[in-house]
Amino acid sequence: MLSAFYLRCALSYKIRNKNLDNTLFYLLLCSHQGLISMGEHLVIVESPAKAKTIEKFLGSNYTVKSSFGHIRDLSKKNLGIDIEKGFEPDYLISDDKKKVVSDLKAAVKKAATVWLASDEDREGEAIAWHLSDVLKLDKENTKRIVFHEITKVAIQNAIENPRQIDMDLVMAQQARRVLDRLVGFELSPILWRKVKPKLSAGRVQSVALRLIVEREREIQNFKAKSSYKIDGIFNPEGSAKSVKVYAEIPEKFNTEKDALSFLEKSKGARFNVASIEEKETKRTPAAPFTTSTLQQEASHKLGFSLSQTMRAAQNLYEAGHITYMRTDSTNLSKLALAAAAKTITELYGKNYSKTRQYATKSKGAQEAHEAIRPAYLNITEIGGSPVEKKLYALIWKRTIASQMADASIIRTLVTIESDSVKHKFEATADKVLFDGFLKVYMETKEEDSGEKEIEFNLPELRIDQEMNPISIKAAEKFSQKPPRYTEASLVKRLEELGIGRPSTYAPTITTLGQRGYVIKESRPGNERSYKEFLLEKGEIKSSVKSETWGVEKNKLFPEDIGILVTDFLTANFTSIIDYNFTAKIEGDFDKIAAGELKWNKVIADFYTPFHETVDKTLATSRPTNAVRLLGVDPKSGKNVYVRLGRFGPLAQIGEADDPQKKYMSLSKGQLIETITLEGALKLFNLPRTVGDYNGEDIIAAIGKFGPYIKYRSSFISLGKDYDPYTVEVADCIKLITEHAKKEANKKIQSFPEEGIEVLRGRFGAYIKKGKENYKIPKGKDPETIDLATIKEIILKQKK
DNA sequence: CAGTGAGCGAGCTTCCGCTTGACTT
Repeated sequence: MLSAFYLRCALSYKIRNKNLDNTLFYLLLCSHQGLISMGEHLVIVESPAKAKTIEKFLGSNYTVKSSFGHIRDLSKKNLGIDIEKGFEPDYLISDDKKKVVSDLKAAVKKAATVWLASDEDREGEAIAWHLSDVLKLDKENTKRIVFHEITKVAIQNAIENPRQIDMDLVMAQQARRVLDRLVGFELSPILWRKVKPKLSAGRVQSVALRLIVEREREIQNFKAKSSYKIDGIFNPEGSAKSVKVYAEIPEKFNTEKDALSFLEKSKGARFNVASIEEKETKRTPAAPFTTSTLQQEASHKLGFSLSQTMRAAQNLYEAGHITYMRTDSTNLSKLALAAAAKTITELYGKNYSKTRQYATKSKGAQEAHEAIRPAYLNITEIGGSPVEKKLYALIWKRTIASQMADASIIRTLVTIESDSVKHKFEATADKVLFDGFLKVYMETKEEDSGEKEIEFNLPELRIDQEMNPISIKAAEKFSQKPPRYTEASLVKRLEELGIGRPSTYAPTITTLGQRGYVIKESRPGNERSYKEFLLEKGEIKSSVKSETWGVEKNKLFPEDIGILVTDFLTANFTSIIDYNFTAKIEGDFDKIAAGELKWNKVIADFYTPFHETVDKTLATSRPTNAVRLLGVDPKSGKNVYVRLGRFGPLAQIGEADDPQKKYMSLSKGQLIETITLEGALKLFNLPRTVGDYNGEDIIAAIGKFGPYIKYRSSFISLGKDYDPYTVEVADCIKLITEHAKKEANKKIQSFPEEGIEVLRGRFGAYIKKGKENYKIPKGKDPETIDLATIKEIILKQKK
């Protein structure tokens, strides 16, 4: 009866569908004939969203479950590794995975065959092995399958080509896991003892930190060089007066003297067109998104943080709008390529379509997934939050553009010269012959590259045509300091070094922040003056102008503790935080995967010298740079130090055993390494009595939340417009009256004898008694609510 | 909301990579 049902199902499948269900038909026939025992098929994948999709492709006798990533990890007690027994790992099922495992166990009981369909990479292979170990699967009824894309054809291919678990690959993962544990759990405790508790170090995070610290030092040591840039505006002879040609001299002039002498010689000089050159250039679209390029572009184009991008991408993935968001592959499935060609042809015409595959260039890529792309390329926009909509649009454009034709651009280069001067002016104009992919998407260039994307028009010009100079300007320019890392540019650098994985880029940078190693913030720039010389109507006028430079927006700045930890690790564990450490050890992991090396031999070769250094460091070293003597305080004659205290960096006047010694916290942005004596002494000018108002003192200081003034019992933030060191009484009084007005506005009702107030807050009206806040239930009017009701509400909400 | 910087010395902190919710305000 039952077998007849199976056969009927199989036949109807065969009729309805040609491809995948051949397999199902075969499988069902097998079960009908008793070749495999009667029962369900269980497929285990890593992600529940993936499970849901796959289930749709498979018949009803397939159950698809998810392992939610790894189900086991090394025990957290001690090392979780028995070093004596050849680094034997002690694996444990973590508490949050116990339910997953028991669910899977129950599903296994009901299944005749288990298909382990975790990702086709080192971690995926290990997940498959842990599953088979924990679920006690037997070889006969267990099959390892992989697919790179979630399509019927790919799944069909996978099912037709099952294999066994690749134990060499599993051992390569085990080596990776054990190495990271050894490094992390031996280095971190050294930091607890030598620097501060709860700090951390690891193969990935410590290198990421080092990049930020070294960049900061490059910036601090950078000396801006000044040079002169010369631009000219010309009017072609015979054209209307309004026609202007903007040209520049590509070479820089190193000194003011050189620039001025050029302008002098240009006085009354005759300029003419020396050459006109046209060159056709092609531009090719960028590859489809990987995790790292998505993070970079979402940051450049949309201003999203890493976590914002990843959260939105996760939502899009779970809603079925995009493919998997943690990938290092730029590969697109055949299905996607065809869909892209169709969509592009429909939207823009056939000549805009060009099917391409991109080779993944990043170091250490494992390519278990497709590139990040829309699940359905014909869907140009989706519903959802504004962030999700924007991110989807970005992914759609990037994917579509990657399958579009090259853009063809004609660049015209005109040189303008004079017998009187040596240097030639150049004017350029870009004309787009065929926009191709540019119709949809242009990749954002590295920051501050200065390349202008404006299309300049040049008037018709001919060789030897005279060009009358309207004005020639020499402006002082300064060389640019190296840029501080943004989250996105740090990810880019880590990926280039082959350090970290798509799933860890964002969390690693979060960790650096949590440890107090780095801070992401914006800082205002500084003013600087520059000289400008303008030759106009035969006269050179000089002027001094002012510009803002060094504005930093959402950049990663190292903190003192991060600098200290980096210096400590570089001094004692050079090889671990070497930029090439990961790349080198990955080579060994590859050999383990290829069966050429034994995993615990690789670990032993690393561990023996490493552990020796750990012991030596524990016994001898002191953290470097812990205290800096800045000089002598002229007022007291005592020494001024800066150092790390219990709560952060501080300045100290007087020796440690001086009972009169004084402390002040360093301000935001000040580093122990770079603070000056003046900067440190200035800190002690606060708190400062600005003056009095109605007979009471106004005090200015810097607190937990920045600069503020205190008047009576109110604290008023000074914000960006006032400096606590220099703010004057008049400004303070203005702030105090504004503050009082705001406070009065907030008050709806007041019962002073009870200490109760009804206030207007950010989220609407609320009740305040002492320091506690209470919600006003719906339906009660805050304007008229009476004391008895309020007391009731307070009593109720206290519980 | 608006500091702190001493000393008992218990018991804890920490890694990287896979994956999602479960929490509070």
